Amino acid sequence: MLDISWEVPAVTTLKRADARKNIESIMDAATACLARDPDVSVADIAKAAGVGRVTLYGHFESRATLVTQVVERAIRQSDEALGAVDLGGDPRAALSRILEASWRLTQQYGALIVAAEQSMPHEQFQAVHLGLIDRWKPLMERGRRDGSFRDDQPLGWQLTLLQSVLHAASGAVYRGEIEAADAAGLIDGTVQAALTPPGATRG
Amino acid sequence: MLDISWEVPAVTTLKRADARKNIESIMDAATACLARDPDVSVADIAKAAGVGRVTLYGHFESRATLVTQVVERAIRQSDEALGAVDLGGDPRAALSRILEASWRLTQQYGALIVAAEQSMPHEQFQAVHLGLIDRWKPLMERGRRDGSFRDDQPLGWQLTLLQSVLHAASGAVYRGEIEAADAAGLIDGTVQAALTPPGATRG
DNA sequence: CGGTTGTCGTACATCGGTGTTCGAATTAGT
DNA sequence: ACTAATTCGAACACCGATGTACGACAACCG
Repeated sequence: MLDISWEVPAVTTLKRADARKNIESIMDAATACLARDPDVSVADIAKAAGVGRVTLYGHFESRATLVTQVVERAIRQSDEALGAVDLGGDPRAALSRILEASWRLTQQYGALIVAAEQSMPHEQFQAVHLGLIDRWKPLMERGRRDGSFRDDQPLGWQLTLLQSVLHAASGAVYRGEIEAADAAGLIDGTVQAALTPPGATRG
Repeated sequence: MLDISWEVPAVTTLKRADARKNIESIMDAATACLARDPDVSVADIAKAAGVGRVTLYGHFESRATLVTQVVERAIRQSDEALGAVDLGGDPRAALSRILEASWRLTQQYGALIVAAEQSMPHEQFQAVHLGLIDRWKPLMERGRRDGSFRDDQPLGWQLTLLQSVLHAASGAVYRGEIEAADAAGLIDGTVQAALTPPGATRG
């Protein structure tokens, strides 16, 4: 009979309180830093978290795993936020609602998606990215069917365009070209116009 | 009386034939490489040009100067191409024309602008960039005045949006989401819609 | 044909970023 | 108050990219 002589390492990954607090700080700082510059160094992230670089490596195996975990948390929260949006009723009104929610997420996470693209395995990134886009699809398809949105362009192009407008607004705010308070209105006005079917009149 | 004993170095920077050819190759290769990946290494550029890395450094002081020269040439050619576009007549038709010219440039130069942003002094980049944008301004202002384009959004936002749509199309083609042949039509259809004044009907 | 001009490969110094090791000091938890 | 966990800085090895130095070789041009 085999004698299992080693202790099964406690399944509960309960670290000490300060360790957990530091992990939290690191994740938050990494999110903020990567949202601004997807190539930010580990040293800068550690500094922003108010923690030593070595401590950071004590909690995260490598830069890649840190980025991956940060991205996964952001994706989770984004998916949750988008899932909470009411997509029923008038498609144009629903579009406004999901645009506003997406704008908040874009402001929060900014260039994080670029970091994700570079640090995560291509497949995995594609998967989570497509998962987020799927939050838009039902609304877009319904609006195209009932004539609220134009359907003379590929759906994929329209989805790409949506992201592009959000990203453009983020950059414009960052560069000070527009006020953050005005951004939501500009985004909505622009996207609604771009999706209006040819021949229709837009209020 | 001073005796100028040294030869005035020939003002004509006439290098040898093969040297000039190599410089050309390097500039072309650098343009193509940087258009795809703004962070491409000097070694890769040299390889793409069919030339040794050392040879490259013989002609360009540093990576930065190479990028700067490539960017300056691209800017010159872009400015020329945009300047040749007829901006008269119906603003919407003129918009279609300048959009098509800009799309060709975007395809050609792609991410070169990102490399420029990283490698050039901020002021200089801003200057050339604004110079290019100014090619659009007169048309946009005229169209806003005569009611062809909506003027309920800041002009700066609309210009940002234009670039954003071009960039999005470039990415979509690169990722295979849309056919290059269809891109021009999608861009025009999208931008025209986005610029249509509220309450107006678009053909 | 011969000297000048370029080219090329290799090797080297340097720089910045990543990831590791160590030991000393500190702090949480009991 | 005692132990174990955690932090921290400094130092190190490593990697990839930039930029330089040298010397052999090839090609242009007169």
